[in-house]
Amino acid sequence: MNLILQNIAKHVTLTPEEELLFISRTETKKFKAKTILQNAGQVCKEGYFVNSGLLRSFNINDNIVEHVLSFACEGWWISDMYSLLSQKPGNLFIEVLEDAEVVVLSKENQEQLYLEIPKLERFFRILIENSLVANQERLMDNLSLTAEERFDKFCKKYPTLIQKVPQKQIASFIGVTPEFFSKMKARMLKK
Amino acid sequence: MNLILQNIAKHVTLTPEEELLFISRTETKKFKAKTILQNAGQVCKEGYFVNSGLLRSFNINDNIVEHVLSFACEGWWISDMYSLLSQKPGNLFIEVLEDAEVVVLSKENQEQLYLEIPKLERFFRILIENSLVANQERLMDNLSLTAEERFDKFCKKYPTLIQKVPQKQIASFIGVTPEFFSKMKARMLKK
DNA sequence: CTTACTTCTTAACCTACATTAAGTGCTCTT
DNA sequence: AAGAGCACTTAATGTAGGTTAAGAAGTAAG
Repeated sequence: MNLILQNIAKHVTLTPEEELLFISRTETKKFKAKTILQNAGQVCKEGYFVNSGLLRSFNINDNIVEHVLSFACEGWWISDMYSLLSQKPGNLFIEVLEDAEVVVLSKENQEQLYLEIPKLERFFRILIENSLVANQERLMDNLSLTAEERFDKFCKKYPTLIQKVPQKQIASFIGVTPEFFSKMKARMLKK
Repeated sequence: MNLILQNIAKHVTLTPEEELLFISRTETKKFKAKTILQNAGQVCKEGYFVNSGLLRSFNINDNIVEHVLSFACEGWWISDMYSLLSQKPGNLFIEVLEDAEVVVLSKENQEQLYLEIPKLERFFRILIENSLVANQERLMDNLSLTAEERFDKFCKKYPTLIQKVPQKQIASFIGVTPEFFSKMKARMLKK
């Protein structure tokens, strides 16, 4: 029923009281598609856990080109980690792509929870470890694979996203222009 | 005196007994340049904290092209995170570039220490958070900056490494061939 | 001193991908 | 139903960076 508690339970065991405390320190909100939850240039005050819908984080280069850092659908966390941790202005946007319900965890409440439920240190450590590993792999893939190979990997890794995400944003995620992506896709279909 | 304890003290406060316990669960070793501490295809059993010297992690693509994932000099940690966490065979090599003294922390001892000194969960969480943020930035840089811009950033970020690391490995780190790097450097000098 | 190995350079040529631009077909508004 | 966006396509042309190959210069070992 409660996705975020299930999520936590995969890595640490909370007592019912701790679960209640955790929930009490979060806030569940609904957002319409196209809502911007975080703007570049602002200090990020909260992280989001996605109950349903779809979000993405991206930056904008030279006020022109968007680059998608991550997507987040059901069961994923998303935030501007740099800004959230440093409390300096970030350069990421976080946008709702599909009407979403998200659990909002403020920086303050997160710090508070670390003190109240030290086990959560472990939970978030593991979460971030996995995130780091995925990031490192993506980095190496960008250095060593062709666009086509990266797209193949993307399809295998996030099969559900392919239906949902506009193609130009998949292009941006794997690091090519929408025009080249379109051409590449056509080429791949011929095989 | 003890670099690794100083390092920990930046983020969490250990009692003298805890410090001793921590040290007792690590092992300090010296390695000659060119030593391989971790081989691709093997399960990674330990992480390394560098007291002195220089290491790098890299993978090899199609048995030909090396790609440097990270360098580690004094005060840095290095390991094959994917393999260390999953205990599956990794695809990274870890190599000593300059004679080094490193603190070895085995996976087992690390898990043990999490139980004995829960504060270390926090320490490693923060460590990995910072690592993730740096990785995300590098990923976005690879998507949006030119090789020249990436090299500029590298110089600013790791000024000490430029003296120490063979140029072909800087090239690999920023994601270009040594030949192109050489050409680019010559071009940059003319300006 | 010589051989062998490695790093770095230079230069000609090649290609994956970017840029620009035009056109098609949606869907949403009004 | 008309127009305005927006996502996607196609195609011509441009370029950052790769590949291949050869040589120079440094270094390590015998």
